[in-house]
Order: sequence, then structure tokens, then C-alpha cells
Amino acid sequence: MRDGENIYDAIYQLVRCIPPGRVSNYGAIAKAVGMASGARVVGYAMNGCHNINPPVPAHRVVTRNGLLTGRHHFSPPELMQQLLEQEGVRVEDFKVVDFDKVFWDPMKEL
DNA sequence: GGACTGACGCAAG
DNA sequence: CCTTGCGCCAGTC
Repeated sequence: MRDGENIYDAIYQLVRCIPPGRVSNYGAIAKAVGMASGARVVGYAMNGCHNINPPVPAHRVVTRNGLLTGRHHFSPPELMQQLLEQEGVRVEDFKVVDFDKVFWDPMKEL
């Protein structure tokens, strides 16, 4: 923490910019914040997203394959899929259906 | 300072 | 399509 801006802050802001009905992957976010290969760091940052304000829609962040790997870190693990389906994102077996269609690229859209 | 871990990504089989 | 192995960065022990 300190040194002006943290890597987490950039990640949180970017994730917050994800529109409803869309999902993004860790790699794209990592690259958007300056870490092309820091996908793991993005996931690690999400680990503390449940205690920040404003809250971060971590449920819109999935793996590059569209797999809801982070579901286990939610209060109820199924909440992640519920939220996605609630926003119109088709999810099957904890995997985002038509992921390339709902995929939101921060570098391209932003 | 070294080693292990983790909500990952990609290449190859 | 799914599984395995290696590499990536940051944090903690």
C-alpha cells in the first residue's frame, strides 16, 4: 500500500467499469492495469474485494475459459452464478455460455 | 532473501 | 473437449 496507486486499486476500478450482462477475464484486466502476465495477482486482488467500498462485481470476472473459478470465495459459492444469470449472462456448470459474446475487453471497449 | 501459495494463462497431448 | 506442465507477479512465512 502507498506509493500513490496500488495495483489493486487499478484492478478494482477496472472491474467496477464492467457493464452488467458482460464478463471479463483476469488476463485482460491484468494487462489493462499493466501486468500482461499478472493474471494471478488480479485474482489475489479480488480476494480482498469483499471488504472494500464501493463493492467490486467480482462475479463478472472469470477465467479466460469462462470458468467461474472464484465462485468458492463467495458467501454462497452459487451466488456468483446467480448474479451472472440475473444480469442476463448464461451460465452452465459454472461456465459462462457464449463467453466470447459476453466478453468485455477493457482495452478495446474502454 | 529464499521458498511456498494463489479467484490465472498458454502450449502441448 | 479436458488434463498436465510450466511461467507469471505479489504477498506471506
